[in-house]
Amino acid sequence: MDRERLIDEILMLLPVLARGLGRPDPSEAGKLARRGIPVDPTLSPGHVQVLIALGRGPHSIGRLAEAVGVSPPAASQLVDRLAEHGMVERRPDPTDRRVVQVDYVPGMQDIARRMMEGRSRKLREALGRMTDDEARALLKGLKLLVESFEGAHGEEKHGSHR
Amino acid sequence: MDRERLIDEILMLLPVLARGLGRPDPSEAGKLARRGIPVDPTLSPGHVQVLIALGRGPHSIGRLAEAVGVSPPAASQLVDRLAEHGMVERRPDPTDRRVVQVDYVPGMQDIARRMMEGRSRKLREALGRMTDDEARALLKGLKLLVESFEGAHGEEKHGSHR
DNA sequence: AAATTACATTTAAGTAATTTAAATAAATAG
DNA sequence: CTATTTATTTAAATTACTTAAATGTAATTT
Repeated sequence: MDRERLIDEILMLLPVLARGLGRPDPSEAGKLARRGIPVDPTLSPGHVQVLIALGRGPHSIGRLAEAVGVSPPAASQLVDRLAEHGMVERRPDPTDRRVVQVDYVPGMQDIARRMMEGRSRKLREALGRMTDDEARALLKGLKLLVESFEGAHGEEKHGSHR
Repeated sequence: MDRERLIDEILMLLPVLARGLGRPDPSEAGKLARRGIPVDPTLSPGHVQVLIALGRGPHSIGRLAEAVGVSPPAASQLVDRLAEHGMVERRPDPTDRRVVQVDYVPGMQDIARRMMEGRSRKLREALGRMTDDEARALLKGLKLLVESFEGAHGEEKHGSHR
C-alpha cells in the first residue's frame, strides 16, 4: 500500500479513535456504583489517565499534569473530582510543603485497576489479533505520532509569516 | 515486552495523542488567510475530518456524521462553519429533498488538501522512521483499536442503541 | 534575619466542542 | 389523505480545558 494512502487513512482514523476514547462507557461507572461510590459525573479520559499514572506510584500535581499532558490547574481539577469520589487522596509532601502528593486511597488501587478493566479488555482483544511484531510496531508508531504532534505545536515562528 | 505492559503503555499514550490532535496549529490557518478566507475561529479535528472525508466525494449530513463519528447535529454544525468560510457548500439532493449533500466549493478541493499538508507532513515524518511492515502494522492496529472501542460503547444495556 | 524572588498549587473566569431533546419538513405506508 | 418514519436543523445544557490571578512556601540575596 502506498505511503500517501496510508497517511490519508491514518489521518481519518486518529480523530475517530480520539472520540471513541473520550467517552467512558457505563460499565465502568457500574463497577464503582456497586461499591457505593457515587458516579453521577462521568469519567473523562483525563481521569482515566490519572488513575493509570498513579499505578506507577504517587505523583505530585505537577508531575501528574505532565504525565497526563494538561496544565496544572486541569490536573488539580481532575484530582478534585477523583478525590470527591473517594478514589484518590491528597497528602502533604514532608520534604516540601508547597507540594501535594496524590495517591490512591488505601485499597483503591485494586478497584481502580478493575475499573479500567473494560478498557484494557478491549485493547487486549485488539492486540490479540496482532502478532508480537505488529503489536510492537503499533506502540512504536504511536510513540512517534505523539512525538511528532506534540513537539510541533509551540513551533510556528520560523517563517514568521502569518 | 510483556503484553500487559504494552497495554498499559498504549492506554496511557492514546489520550495524549488525542489531545495533541485536538489543537490545530496556526500554520494551517495561515494557508487559508493568504487566500482571503477569514479564519478567526480555529479549525477543530472535526473540521479536518470533514475535509478529509469529502476527499472521497460528496456526503450527506448523515453519512458525514457517521464518517466523523459524531451526532448528526454536530456534523451539521461542522458544515455550518466550513460553509461560512467558503470551503464547502450544501446542495439539495435531487432524489430525496430531505437530504442535503455536502461537497467542496469548486476549486477548494486542492486548497483543502494543501491546508492539511502540515498534518500530513508530521505524519509522513513519523512514518518515515518506520519500515513498511511497521507502518502497515500501525494502520492495522489503529483499525482494530477503533473497531474495539467503537463497537463497545452502546453495549452495556442490551442492544437498543440509537 | 529580613526582604525579594521563584515555585507549586488552587481559584476564578471564559471558551469551545459536543450531546440530547425538540422542531421542521419530506418521504412512505396504509 | 392521514399517520409514521427519516433527515436535518435549532435550542439548551453539559463538560473539559485554558489563561490569569491569588495564596502560601522555599530559596536566595543582602
